[in-house]
Amino acid sequence: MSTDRSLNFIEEIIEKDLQSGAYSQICTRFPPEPNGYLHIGHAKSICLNFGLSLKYGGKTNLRFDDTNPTTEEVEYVESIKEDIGWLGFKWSNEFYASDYFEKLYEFAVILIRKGFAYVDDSSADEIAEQKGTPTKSGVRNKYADRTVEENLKLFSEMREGKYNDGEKIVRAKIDMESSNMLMRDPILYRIKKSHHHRTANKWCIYPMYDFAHGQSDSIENITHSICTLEFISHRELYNWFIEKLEIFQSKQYEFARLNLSFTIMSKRKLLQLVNEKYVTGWDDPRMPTISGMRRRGYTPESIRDFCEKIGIAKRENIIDVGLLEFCVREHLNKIALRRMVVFDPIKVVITNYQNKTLNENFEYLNTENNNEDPNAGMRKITFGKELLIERNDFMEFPTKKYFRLSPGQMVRLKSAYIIKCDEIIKDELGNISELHCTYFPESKSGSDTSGLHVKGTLHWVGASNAVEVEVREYDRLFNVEDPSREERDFKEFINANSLKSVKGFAEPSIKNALSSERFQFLRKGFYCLDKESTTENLIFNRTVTLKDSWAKEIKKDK
RNA sequence: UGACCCAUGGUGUAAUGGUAGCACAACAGAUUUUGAUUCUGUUUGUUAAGGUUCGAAUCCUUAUGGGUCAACCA
Repeated sequence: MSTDRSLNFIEEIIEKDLQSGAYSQICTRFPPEPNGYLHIGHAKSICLNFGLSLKYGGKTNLRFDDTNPTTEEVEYVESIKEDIGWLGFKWSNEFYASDYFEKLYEFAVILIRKGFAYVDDSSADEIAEQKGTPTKSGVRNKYADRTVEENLKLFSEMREGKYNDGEKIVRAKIDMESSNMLMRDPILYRIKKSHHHRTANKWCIYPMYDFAHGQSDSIENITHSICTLEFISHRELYNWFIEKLEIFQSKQYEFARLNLSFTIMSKRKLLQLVNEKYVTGWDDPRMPTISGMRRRGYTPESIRDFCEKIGIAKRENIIDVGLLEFCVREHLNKIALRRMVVFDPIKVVITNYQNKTLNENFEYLNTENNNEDPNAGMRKITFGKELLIERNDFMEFPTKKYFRLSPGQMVRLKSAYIIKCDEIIKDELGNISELHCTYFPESKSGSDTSGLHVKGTLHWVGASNAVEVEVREYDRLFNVEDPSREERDFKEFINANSLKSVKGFAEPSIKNALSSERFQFLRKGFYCLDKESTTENLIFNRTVTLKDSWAKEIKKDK
């Protein structure tokens, strides 16, 4: 039953429940409201809920919490289903809180009959006023004295559409003096004459979250209803409804939601970024949404691994986004196909090169697709007289620890030959325009008999057949670690340089890239094809850079 | 001026009255035809004060700090 990892507090509860025989099988649920796209925080909840039923042999339902028709849309329902599936989970049942509207209506009638609920004509302001504050008791108004018959009649009329939005509500009759504000006669039903994405115009009254969620759990025989910390105070109400209604006793447990450094997790704020065009959409690769991360090149495996690593507890937390990047690098390193792409090129002319056998200025060389995975096979690359290397892989006046190319020095060109820099050619302005080098024919990769040893190995492409591609480099969306914690509006902290589009010169094999493939551009990072890519204009997203200890070294010296 | 939840290295998370461990980060070194990967090692922690106990991160009390609660949102 247990794994190598120690149990989190919810697993402990479940194991106790299973051992005591409280349940023979567990049932969890993932209950998104279809009013936005899923983000990495939801992934934590998804992995938890589905992971639990997988681990202990149970069920997990997908239930859309669609009790507020004004914010919910079918588009969101579809995206949520796609994202959960992509993450690798299968739900036992697809349910909707709106499936239970009739049943929920009956529950309200039962409470009214038992004298536990009443219809209130007060305005929103009046109700807020009467509710008191956390330190001051609330007061009950005269409507609480209505008879059961009157309440039943009014509730029925509410359903029939006799009243307009805000004119009447149904409240539970609990305790206006409770230190828990939610117990001060909470609202059960409100009138909303708006179109619902599933029930259309059938209803004009809709249950509130508290009156829908627990009962929906109960109807589905959910054994462990897992939610985030801010619902702790709702638990008392959750249990009250179940007790008064005498229905299956689901139990609520709360864990701390995920916070990620340099990003925001609020659906409301993410929606704002989309609506106000700070990003191109919910699936913008800079977004912490599942769809954004998918487009960026994250794999389901890496996200699941991340969710496993961060753990489940009740303490407020802010996870270093570096951990997420570690997880995706770890997975991509195993599966990504290696390719060579030069971003800021400088031309290298191999002055002594000529292919003797073919009497040509180029030759084919073999290189591995993935040095971490022999099964990935080999591919051909073209070496020739004119090559392109990265401008910052050359230094006219090298620093001590620099072991790339510099005048008189040698480097290995990956999977090709060792070259030596003989001459720097500059233009009128003094900029380096090309490098004249000689190569050592006997230093060919795989059959090196030169006896030469070099410290540096560079990536390169043939100048004549390099393929120009567009590469989108992403950086964090925010400049501060915790944007939502700041006093000022979160949008003031948006990183203006979160997207940089650059040109790259890729080896010819890049033309065969598939959108399902992941790539490592050697010594650069991990990339994947963007959905906007075409055969004429290849567009790559940078998922994440490679770790770069040289960049760190340079920084240290400054 | 209330109720509730929480407190372990820089960040997360274990240890369930008996050796404070793991991951990321950081640092140092080895290997390397990717300054990547891999490998080895190092640094850093129980919020505080009392109490219970042979023994406390763990139980109790108080304090301190952080979070949540006054939507006809979920």
